[in-house]
Amino acid sequence: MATVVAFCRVMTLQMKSPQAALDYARVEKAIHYLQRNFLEQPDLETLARSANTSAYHFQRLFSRWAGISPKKFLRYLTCDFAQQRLRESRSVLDATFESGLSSPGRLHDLLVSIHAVTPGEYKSHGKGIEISYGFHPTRWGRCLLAVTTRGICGLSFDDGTGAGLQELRQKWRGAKLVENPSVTAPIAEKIFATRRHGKIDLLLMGTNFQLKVWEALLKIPAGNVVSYRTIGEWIGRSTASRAVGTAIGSNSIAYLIPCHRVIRSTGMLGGFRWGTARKQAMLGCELAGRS
DNA sequence: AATGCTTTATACT
DNA sequence: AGTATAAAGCATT
Repeated sequence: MATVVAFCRVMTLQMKSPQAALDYARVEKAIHYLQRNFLEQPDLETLARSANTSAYHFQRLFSRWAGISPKKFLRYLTCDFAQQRLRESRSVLDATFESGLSSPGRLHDLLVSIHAVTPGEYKSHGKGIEISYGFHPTRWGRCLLAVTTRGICGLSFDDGTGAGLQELRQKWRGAKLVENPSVTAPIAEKIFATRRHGKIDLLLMGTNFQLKVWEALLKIPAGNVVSYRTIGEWIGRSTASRAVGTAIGSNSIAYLIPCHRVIRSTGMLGGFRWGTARKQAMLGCELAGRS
């Protein structure tokens, strides 16, 4: 019991710590290297070199960031393991949510509730809406957070390239955007720094189909994965898996709308708007968290 | 008409 | 059996 408490405290500190954010860039490097060379099953030494550190330091760095060793972490990302988890998740989630998804009462249980822009706002790309945005460090790298009085309307990771802001401007080209980190900082803190973040509102702009898909994503608890096809089944479009893929790809609220929990039915992880390495990183951590 | 964070079906090692 | 290639399928731009 005491160890559990201690562990939770460590986790909280770890997520809050700016160190985790700094660590990510190097962890990502190693993951990239792994994607290119997984055939050779690189050992710790090789992996460490790819992140420009010694084996000893890399082990420490990685464990500090992920909470488990690199070796263990990688086990969660194999095809076999992912396929197995895919099956497990489906058997649990189908039973729990399949009927609930069509019932309107279902949303109340969620921490995250979604609101859609009005048809007029959709047409005008957000005319009359004021958006505050800011950049903040997280354990997945720097994020761009965009909020309105009606909820969060954007959350992305752009590794400092500026692509995120460009996309935000494009998507909400009718809205008024103001950089205001003092508004977004406490919200970013709330999202990433604590385990349970209470109620969070999202303001979404998308087609009916996209809205349905994004809503379905909210039903996947952390530590679970489902296939693109399964999402299609949930929204009554079992054969539209590819369209589901593109819809998920246009989700502009990373992490909170957990599009990283959708993978290919083969157990391959599939694509990710913010980089496949980041998808692996998020999944690895979540899958490690409950098993 | 082309394009994608897919999935199956089929044809080959 | 496992892997490469084709074809099917579907919302969006």
